[in-house]
Amino acid sequence: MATMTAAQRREQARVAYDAFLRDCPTNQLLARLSDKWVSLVVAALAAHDGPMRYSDLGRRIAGVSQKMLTQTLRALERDGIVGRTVTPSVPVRVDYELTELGRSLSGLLVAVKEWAEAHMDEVAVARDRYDQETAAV
Amino acid sequence: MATMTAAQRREQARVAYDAFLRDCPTNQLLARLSDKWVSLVVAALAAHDGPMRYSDLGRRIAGVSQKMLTQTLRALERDGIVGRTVTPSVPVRVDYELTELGRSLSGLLVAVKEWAEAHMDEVAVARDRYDQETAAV
DNA sequence: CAGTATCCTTCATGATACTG
DNA sequence: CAGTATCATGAAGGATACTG
Repeated sequence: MATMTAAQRREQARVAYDAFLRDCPTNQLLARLSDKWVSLVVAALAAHDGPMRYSDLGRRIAGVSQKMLTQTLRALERDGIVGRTVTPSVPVRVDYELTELGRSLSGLLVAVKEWAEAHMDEVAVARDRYDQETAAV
Repeated sequence: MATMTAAQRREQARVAYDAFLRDCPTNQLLARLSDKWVSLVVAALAAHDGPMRYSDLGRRIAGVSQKMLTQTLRALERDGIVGRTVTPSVPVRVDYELTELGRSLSGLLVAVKEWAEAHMDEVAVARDRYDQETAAV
């Protein structure tokens, strides 16, 4: 190893990183779940009894763009977490709802969201103290 | 305000801290928590009894760069979720551990991480089916 | 209504090098 | 050991316009 060139070390690092990704699909899944829009979409669907329409979700989740909403819903549909039902009326009607798999997840994500809501004050206090101490130095 | 009932005050607090609302501080906090590195750092600290050193964390979390590890730890320290202890020896020793607040959160994030580990197979199957159906069209 | 397509900007991340 | 500093780049995300 001591005779490795920098290029060889870089190559080995790259391969090791790729291997890590390949052998650990769980990390990719965790990265998907660790997404603000995913949390909000799943929480919105969990909070609402029955299916929600595309525009309902857009209205409920203030600040989400059409692009991100569609993108997030597609990813969640692909992962089997939400179901999508198209009613070919005029105009078209599309409903989204959590699947069985999605419901097994939603409680966990909702808990994180509610933790954020419940502990916002404590975090704000901690930030103020940190900023004070940091500025003092 | 003096005529507000406790229920009304709670309701107002709930609305004010609704994570679904844009520009709500809770929304920003949720975005912070919805971070792959945050999940992994908190999970690593939660899994390990007692404090962990910077290099321990770097080794445990494969694929994290120094920059992201430091950045994540600083943010978590600022938010009062992890504590940082410097021992001015030579060489310097720095230990990180979850605070009380951090422990109240860690269980939730660990649950999400374990959900990802437990349901990876189902998600993989769902993806295959989705890709099949999509390609068929 | 429920998207798609495109452009464009900023921001997050990684690689690299340096330090008390 | 535990960082900090700097740079480069790709990708995330928003704005806008269009469509079946």
